[in-house]
Amino acid sequence: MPSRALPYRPHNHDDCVSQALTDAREICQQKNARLTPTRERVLELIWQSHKPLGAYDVLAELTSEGHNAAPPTVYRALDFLQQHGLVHRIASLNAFTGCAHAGEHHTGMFLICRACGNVLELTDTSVAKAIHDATGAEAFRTEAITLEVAGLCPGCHTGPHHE
Amino acid sequence: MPSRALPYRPHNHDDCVSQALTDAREICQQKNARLTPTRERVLELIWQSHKPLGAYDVLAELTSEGHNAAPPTVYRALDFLQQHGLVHRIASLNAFTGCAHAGEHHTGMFLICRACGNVLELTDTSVAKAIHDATGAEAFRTEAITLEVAGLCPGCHTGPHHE
DNA sequence: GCAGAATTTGCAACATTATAACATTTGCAG
DNA sequence: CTGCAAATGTTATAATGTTGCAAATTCTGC
Repeated sequence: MPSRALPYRPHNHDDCVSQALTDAREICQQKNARLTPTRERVLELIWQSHKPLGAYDVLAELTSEGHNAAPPTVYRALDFLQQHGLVHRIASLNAFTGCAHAGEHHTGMFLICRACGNVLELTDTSVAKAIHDATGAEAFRTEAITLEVAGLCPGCHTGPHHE
Repeated sequence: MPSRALPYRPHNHDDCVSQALTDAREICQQKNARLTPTRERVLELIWQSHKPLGAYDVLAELTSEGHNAAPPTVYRALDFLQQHGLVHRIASLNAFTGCAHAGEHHTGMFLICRACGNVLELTDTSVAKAIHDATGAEAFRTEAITLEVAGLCPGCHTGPHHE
């Protein structure tokens, strides 16, 4: 498993970001999608933080870099990145996070630490199966699943809180 | 199962609303919580719609009834109702819906139809177990679960619009 | 290469959702 | 009745997200 899927553990984050960008370029090329400079920069900014970034956080960063950006700039880039499975929106936070399993078909499950703000994306087939069984029993046709768990990550409920 | 948990099936909605209000009064009395007129009216408005209502939808209704209401009026009532398990917030819709299992300890799972807008709240122990197993395996201490499934309800994927 | 089509971006205005801060009123215990 | 805590009223503002249109860029067929 790539180290970038494990924010609770130490890792070289620069490598993890550049790997995510490399993957994204490849995915977009395969799909004939245009990963333009703005889109790529937004993806990079989101990856540089393990904590989900709000659209206006991204906007502020772009602006401070001299990019002539307005809200639609950011929301359009985020829409593109979401459509291509490169970022996820965390509904309970109104924020965005890099997809740890870009290119794979998966149901993301997000563990959100209320103390440190870090988010871990998991894929769990038995959770996915249980959900599909439950929705299927209601004859509901599932299209998208939002599954976000708030709580305390291992680093924050043992010992002193970090960051 | 009480009929008010089954919006897809026909039922007497007035009865279902008044039952919800009766339950709410009892729950609040037991907890020594004050279900004031405004709070009760907000709860009733939310129950009268099977589709989740936005805070400003509630506000508009209160205003049209001559209630001198502002956004905090509604948000405070909604906070109270949420804290006492009488309504749920649907994060993916920024809207609120009556809790179909008020008073019971449960993990709500919401099936949201993108065609008709109705929402069905389910409780499924195997889903809950799978989620707790998955978070436990990461040593994550779960406090709250947001589980919202978007798709098509039985009434909307059979009949007229076949795909 | 080039013209036209399609996509992407810039930009201004606006819409929606939610909160802050502080004054006032109400309910209730002593 | 009095004083405190809870609830509400009121104004303003913050945070998040969208619409619409024009300009620029990129792609495509020729």
